[in-house]
Amino acid sequence: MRIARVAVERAFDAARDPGEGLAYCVPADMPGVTLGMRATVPLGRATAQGLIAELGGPELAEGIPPGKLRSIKEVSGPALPANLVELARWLAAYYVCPLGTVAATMLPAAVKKGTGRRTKTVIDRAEPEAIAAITSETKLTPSARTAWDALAPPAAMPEGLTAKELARHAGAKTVGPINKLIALGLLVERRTTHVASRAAAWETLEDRRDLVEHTPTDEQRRAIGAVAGTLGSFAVHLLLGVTGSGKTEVYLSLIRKMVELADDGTALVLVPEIALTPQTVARFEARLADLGVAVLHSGLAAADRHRQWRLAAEGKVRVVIGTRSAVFAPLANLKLVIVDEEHDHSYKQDQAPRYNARDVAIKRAHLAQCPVLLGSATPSIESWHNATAQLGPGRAQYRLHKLTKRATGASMPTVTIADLARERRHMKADDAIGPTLDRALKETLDAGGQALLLLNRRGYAAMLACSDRSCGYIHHCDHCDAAMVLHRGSHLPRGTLVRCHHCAAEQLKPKQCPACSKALIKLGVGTQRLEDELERRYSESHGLVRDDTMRRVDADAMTHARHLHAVLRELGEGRVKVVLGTQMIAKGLDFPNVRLVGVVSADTALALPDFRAGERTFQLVSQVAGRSGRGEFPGRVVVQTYDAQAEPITLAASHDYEAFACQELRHRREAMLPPTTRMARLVCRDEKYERAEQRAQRLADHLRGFGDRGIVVQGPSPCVVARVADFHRVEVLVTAPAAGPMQRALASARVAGLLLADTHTAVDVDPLSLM
DNA sequence: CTAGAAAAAAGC
DNA sequence: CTTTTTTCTAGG
Repeated sequence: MRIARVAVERAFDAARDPGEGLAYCVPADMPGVTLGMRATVPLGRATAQGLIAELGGPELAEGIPPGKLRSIKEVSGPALPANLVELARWLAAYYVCPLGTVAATMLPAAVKKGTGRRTKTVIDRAEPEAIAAITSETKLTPSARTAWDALAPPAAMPEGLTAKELARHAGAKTVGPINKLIALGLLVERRTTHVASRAAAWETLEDRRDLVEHTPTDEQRRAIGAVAGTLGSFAVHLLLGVTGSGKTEVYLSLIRKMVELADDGTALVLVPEIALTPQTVARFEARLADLGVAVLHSGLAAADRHRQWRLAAEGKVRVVIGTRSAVFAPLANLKLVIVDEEHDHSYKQDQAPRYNARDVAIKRAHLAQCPVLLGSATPSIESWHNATAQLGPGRAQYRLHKLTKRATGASMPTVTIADLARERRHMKADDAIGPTLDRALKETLDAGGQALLLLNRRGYAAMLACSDRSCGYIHHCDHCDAAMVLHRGSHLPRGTLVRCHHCAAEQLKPKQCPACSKALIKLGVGTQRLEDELERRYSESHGLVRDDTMRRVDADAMTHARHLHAVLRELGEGRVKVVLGTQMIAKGLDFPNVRLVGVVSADTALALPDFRAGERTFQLVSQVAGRSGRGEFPGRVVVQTYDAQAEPITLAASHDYEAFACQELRHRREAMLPPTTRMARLVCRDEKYERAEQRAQRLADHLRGFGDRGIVVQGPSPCVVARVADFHRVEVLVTAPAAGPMQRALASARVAGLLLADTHTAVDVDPLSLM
């Protein structure tokens, strides 16, 4: 008797063995059941879909009363490669998440539903014996005879054509002759399925600048050689390359080298938020077209995503490039994994399983025994630590490679720090652009250059407050413990409204203070307000007009990938002179005429109550600064801040990643924070505060009771945003000296039924955000 | 997570 | 005594 363990797509752990699938019989008459297939199984009174996570004999059903054991109803392919199934089990254990939830995440919804799948009837020639039996003694109508003469010779009939297409191929005007030949048995019909889809938006983006192979610089050659030397075994490489140093060129060369060494090998490339870096994708597509490239990202229509996934699953492409979830691309024979911008927070999923695709990529490379290359101009402190510190036994020491010069020979941009504490005196009360940035912007525009302005805050103003200090009222969301953000509505209701960035609630802007009826004032500048200021100050002198020569790029204005592509195209063509936006504009853009980058406020990220605030600020300033001066003109950067002495800002200004990383790592070590320790964040949620608190307390007690091996438990305490969408949130922070003890502690809480990773408890292992 | 059963609370 | 709401429990 064969037994299968099925990870049903329901968010629950089996009481007996959490993290494993449920046991089912494989019916003796069911053919071709393999690991990694999808199965339909009975579950209670209903049925459920799931992943076959384990196949074996009766030992897999040990301890289950034979009466309870039920049978698989149906299976369907294509099967996931075996090491992806193993990867799923690793995720379930490491991120403390039901295996079924992991299985559900691995497969795109479009693949599960079969979106875009069409059936059509194609025509084949009948078997030779069947034909031989018929032709000699059958009379054909003249038109059918003509058609058959065209189709009968060997190799005269292409495969996979419909009756209509075949008729055209045979020179017939209608499908009549073909149907006649089918009726006679010379041709036979066959039903097939295929996945239809249209071309994705980015495919129309023309960018042929990089079609030519570049001769690698010495630094690039060294990095390529070092990584190529480890092809065929597991190794982690960290590529520290300044912005514009040609990391992509290293990736492309390595994929070529891999293909030379393994003629069936495949490569996986992860990029952050692909819709935002169409330039990178276009480049991979153009340069690796002969290998076949599939692209997987959130901007794809469902049918497109299905088609791209199938291309990978059926071995029709050798390269997959995609965002976070592409780390689960069904590639067999994986020989190389690349994670571009490895520090990027978009690799972390904010729902269960709360995985970090960069870390999953490393594990996947480990299972496939192939090298993985992490690239960044500003590596995460975690990766820097793994590359430079003395690590304990059993931990992979990353190999570090550096690209210190820009590939084009361009120099790094000059960065000026504008101290707002001083500049404020020369600014109007509501203005965000100080004299230094003002001067630089005017000079840049006068000289015909383009500028990017970064302001990491959406909306018009961050909050509404009562004008009377003694009143102190701040307009909060009814359902969350957070201030509502003022937005200027471009859609209904027209006019100004306030919006909660935590629960998406909206209401009209209150006319006056509800507490004391005095006027309300706007606090904090968002991108919409900055847009107003730019138009007010520069439309007459420099022709800045919104939605024309000036474009705003943030989540509100760019609801679809095509909006961003339009802006990028206009920026490339030179129509757009200034782009202002949130961190969306900080990544990957490469436009040679961008000569100025202004960071309107470097303090928004710095002020967050999060131990990574400094790291994030350094990364943001460095990344956005790197957009400047990529062409023949030298780049300038102006960083406005109230904290001009802050190291994240001064070191980003001097382009000194290593100095920043070293001092940051020292702080982290002294404070016992990651990466020198491991952290997990557990959040209990409930409509009733007491219940959330009670659950969190039980969890904390259990973990403290477990606490040998230096496990430190903080809390329970209310979250920074203590209530979201009417749910109270109470958190417990767990710190452990290493991943092993952390895993054991969390596993014990899981077995005790305290960590169900459901609506009430969220488990975040290696959290990136503590909010 | 989901469905159903049991228990508790609210309605008449 | 009924209906509605909440809580508990199993699911292989």
